[in-house]
Amino acid sequence: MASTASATSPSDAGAPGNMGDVRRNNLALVLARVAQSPSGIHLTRAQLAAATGLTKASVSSIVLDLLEAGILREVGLSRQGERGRPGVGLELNPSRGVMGMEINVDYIAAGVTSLSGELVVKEIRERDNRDSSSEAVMSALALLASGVREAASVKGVDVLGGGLAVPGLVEAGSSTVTVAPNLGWVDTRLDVARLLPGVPLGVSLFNEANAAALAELAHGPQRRDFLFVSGEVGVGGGLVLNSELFTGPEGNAGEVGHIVVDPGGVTCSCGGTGCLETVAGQDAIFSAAGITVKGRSRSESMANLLGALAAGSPAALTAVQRAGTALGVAVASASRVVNVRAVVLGGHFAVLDQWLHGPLLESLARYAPGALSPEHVITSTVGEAGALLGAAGSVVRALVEAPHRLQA
Amino acid sequence: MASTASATSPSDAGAPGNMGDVRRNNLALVLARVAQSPSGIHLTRAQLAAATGLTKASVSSIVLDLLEAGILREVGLSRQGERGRPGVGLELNPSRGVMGMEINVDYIAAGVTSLSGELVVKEIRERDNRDSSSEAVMSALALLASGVREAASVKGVDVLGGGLAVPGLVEAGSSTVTVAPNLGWVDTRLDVARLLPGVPLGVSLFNEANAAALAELAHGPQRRDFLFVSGEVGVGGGLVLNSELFTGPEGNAGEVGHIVVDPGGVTCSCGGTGCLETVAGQDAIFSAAGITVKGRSRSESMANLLGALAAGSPAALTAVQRAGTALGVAVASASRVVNVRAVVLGGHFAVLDQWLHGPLLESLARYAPGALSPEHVITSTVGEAGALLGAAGSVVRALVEAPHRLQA
DNA sequence: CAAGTTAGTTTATCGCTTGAACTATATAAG
DNA sequence: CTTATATAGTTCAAGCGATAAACTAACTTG
Repeated sequence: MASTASATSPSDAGAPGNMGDVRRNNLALVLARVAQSPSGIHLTRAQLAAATGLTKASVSSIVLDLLEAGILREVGLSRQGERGRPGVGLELNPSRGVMGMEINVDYIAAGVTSLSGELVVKEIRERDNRDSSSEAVMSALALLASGVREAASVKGVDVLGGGLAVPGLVEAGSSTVTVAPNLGWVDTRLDVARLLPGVPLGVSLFNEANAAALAELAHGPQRRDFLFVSGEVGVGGGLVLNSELFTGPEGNAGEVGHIVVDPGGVTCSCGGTGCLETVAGQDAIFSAAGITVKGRSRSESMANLLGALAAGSPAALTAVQRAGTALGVAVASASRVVNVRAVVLGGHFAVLDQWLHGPLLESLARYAPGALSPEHVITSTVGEAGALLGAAGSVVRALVEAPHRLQA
Repeated sequence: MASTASATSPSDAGAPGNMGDVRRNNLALVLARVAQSPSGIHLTRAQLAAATGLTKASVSSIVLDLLEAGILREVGLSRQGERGRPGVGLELNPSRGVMGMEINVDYIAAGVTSLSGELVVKEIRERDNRDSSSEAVMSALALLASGVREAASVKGVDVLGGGLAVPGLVEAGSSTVTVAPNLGWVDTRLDVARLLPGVPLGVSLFNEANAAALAELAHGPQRRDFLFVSGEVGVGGGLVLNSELFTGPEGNAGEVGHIVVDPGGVTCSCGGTGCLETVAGQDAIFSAAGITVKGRSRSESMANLLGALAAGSPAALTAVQRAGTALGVAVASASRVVNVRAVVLGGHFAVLDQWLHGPLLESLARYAPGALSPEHVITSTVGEAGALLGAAGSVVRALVEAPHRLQA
């Protein structure tokens, strides 16, 4: 139910620790190996035994449980032309999946991925959510989710659980949005369970930037540690450490948008002064570039900005350059605090990369030389609706780490 | 051997997971309860069973192991005057201890604490370590440690292991000091094992500020999450999250000293620009206050500064005020990145607190309003040589979390 | 001194991993 | 076609650790 916690913890801390824990641990160990093997390559029981260090007997017993729970599936023989009895390949059951959902300022979206991560169905519905109550938005999303679930079912994929990403601070345990400035929500409890009635794994709630970071972790190049910086209306962030989302003691670590980059700067929507967001947020860039936002959609304004940049508008170029420099300061500071190895740029930072990249690297070299090499500053590969993929992937991951939740 | 890792992990990740793990887990669970009970109050087997959720039979068996390993000791009856058979109190064996050691710019120190944390012996030897090779310093420390170990032995305390704190970046696994600017060490491998020949738990290496943070965790007011900011020649930091030292993927998270607080500022010793250390480090404060450092010891210069402040010197007051403001900016940024609940000031920041506190709070309110309430900005209670206590405490903690390391 | 109450130990049972023996299924050689 | 060899997967006795219930120990109350 709850979204991912701060640290790795196979058996919950302070728990009595009977020998059922050993089973759960090994169940997860075996399943993790299957899940992390590249699709198309199907490990056998014997290979799993060798890889995990468990005996063949234990692996057989564990695999049996996972097959009965419907998490794994046997697929044809693994090998032929060689001596000896061929093994039976194993894979994540492709007829089971999870749903990723997203509520954003101007759209809602839902999609289903199989346990192995392939997108089966996806639907985005444009909708201005600024003027709606959370109930109205949730109703619209429930309808959309129901349709997508039906479509997945037609394709033979059963939905086990879901994840919802929203652009705001989130209290994972209680499914509450503490504050979502761009939606106008404050301390809003969302009845996430109604989005997917009856699913065994429930529905978890995620911060949008965190979910996007998780998508980058799952679908991007192999990195175990990075800071994901997402440029949307605000500037969000997700911190991935040791392949885990790091949310901090109160659940909202990685909020890069409010690092101080200019002590003499202007006041931010958060009440602070000189925050990154006041220089590198969308509104800040548009306004500095002299682009009118009023009465236009965000994508129109962004198209305008890109046009101005291509045309060589000095105001636009300066605005983006300033954003890049500020981003460099923020990343420099953040890298000192958490000592992270790489930075991934998403949202409008990815779109503006060709203008942003240079100033960002220069700034980084100036404020934290040696802390981060240039090749570790990259743009996100997961495109729009990455938050959706990340939320879904995170639910899968939680299942892989605790498969016993799905046992009879 | 290695110093504390990033996250909680009772059984190592990816481990096969036999049922010996259950034993190790429960061994640690029981021991942790004994260790965290206030001294003077001795829990019985029955109370431990109730507290941990284990059965009395299991607790008895576990306690037997811990007694045989010499980690616990039975102490007189727990209670009298009440009905029923009185239980037997249990406590950490007071005749077992660990040694904390410290190498700093102008002294070396060693001390032994019992497992329950009481300081048994402590010796500080003044020594200018700037002009010595690491071998020479280590030899001097080995001598000091040997004497202190002997003194502890005379008092009936046997040393099981040790921890060494140094003012520099540290690579825990390989006992290597990556860089210690104020000692002039670069990529220096220390033969820490020779400091305490033959001890079963070995000797671990720590960063000084990290060790001081751990001391604050163990001996300060009860807090699970805080950022410790240590003002020494440089400005160091230690990040404690969920009662664990958080060192980050490369082992040097929490380096608050190099957060950017003034993008237009001066160049730092780290090569960056406008780092906190360039405004709030000792040298920066002395120089801004117009206090000469050349040819004087650091404590003399600090005494001078305190005199100037008491006398109302405008230069001194302004210098400290500027440091406080910069500290506020850094803490504001750091609190966004890791979302920490409290800040503890140590080193010269604790000494200068009465002049520093106001400007720091003002600055914090300006740059990150609401992120940290004023009562959560406190000064460290552990005085000088806190790093020593922290290093020792951390070794004890590692033992409590994995007592099986001491079993036959 | 018997009854009541709490502490700690003993004993049978259960669950899970292990290692060895065993069965199953393929290729290679004669 | 039969036999040897190699590898995959299952079966089974053994061991270990937790559990629950029965039992012994030690103290207070009446």
